Amino acid sequence: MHPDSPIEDGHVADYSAIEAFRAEVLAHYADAGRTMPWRETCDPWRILVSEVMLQQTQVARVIPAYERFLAAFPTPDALAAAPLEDVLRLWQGLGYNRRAVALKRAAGSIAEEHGGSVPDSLEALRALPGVGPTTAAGVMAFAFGVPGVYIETNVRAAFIHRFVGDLDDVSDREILPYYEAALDRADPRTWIHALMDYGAHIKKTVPNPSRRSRHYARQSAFEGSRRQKRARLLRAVLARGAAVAEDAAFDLDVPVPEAAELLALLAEEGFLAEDGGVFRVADS
DNA sequence: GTCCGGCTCC
DNA sequence: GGAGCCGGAC
Repeated sequence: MHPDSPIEDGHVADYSAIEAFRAEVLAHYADAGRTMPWRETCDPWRILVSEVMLQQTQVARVIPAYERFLAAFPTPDALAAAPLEDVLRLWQGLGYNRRAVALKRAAGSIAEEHGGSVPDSLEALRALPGVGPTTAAGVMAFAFGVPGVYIETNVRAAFIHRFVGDLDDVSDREILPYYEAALDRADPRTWIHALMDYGAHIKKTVPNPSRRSRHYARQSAFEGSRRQKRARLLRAVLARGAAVAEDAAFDLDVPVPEAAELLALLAEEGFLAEDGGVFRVADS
């Protein structure tokens, strides 16, 4: 732990350091807070869509996708009723297509089990496919004004930079006392927005402190990877409407058995449906 | 080539 | 707890 840590044994020992941190974060927010479309709304559906899109995807790339996606699917019912093919088309450019499949399933669950309204409890949100602890906490805070543990990359950067010193391999458990001490329980939405903007700003002034998080995972190379082939294959099927293994092999320039394996894998994961060797985007 | 980023399934 | 999942900027 940092020698000047305001936390001892998991409790706040120095409120003034936390207060100074809060003041700095809020001053930065007042001066240079970022505008984002999902910060203009408290609609839980729009918040949920933004949080899912922001998983592993940067703000600049989410903004246009967010606008076109919500224009097409303004409610959970609209997404639940839409063909998966349309959903995946609108997802292109964001990456990690399985998020789109999960979000459509989540919309179905919201329609069926929650009367079409995004649930307002952490537990019910967490039960939705593609919604983990952070996304659920984000919806609770940003849509419903309920404070919770929302520790993502910018938040990690802010606390590691400010309170952890030069240590590596920092766990979220270590950050949590600072997070809890600094959290504005009356207005978590504004506070967390400010905190994220501060973290994002910090990353521009020092090497990304999030890389010192235990939870930071460096990606393997994308070029030539299975991820790349899967993505290209899904695009090819969307373009063709239907494909057999030989089509896929041609589109990807891979051997037919590999193309067949990739098609089967996408089918298993709910992207595609097979009928006698012909693969199309799944019905739902 | 390097960088950035949460959830799911094992 | 570790592996797998995308794409565009640079």
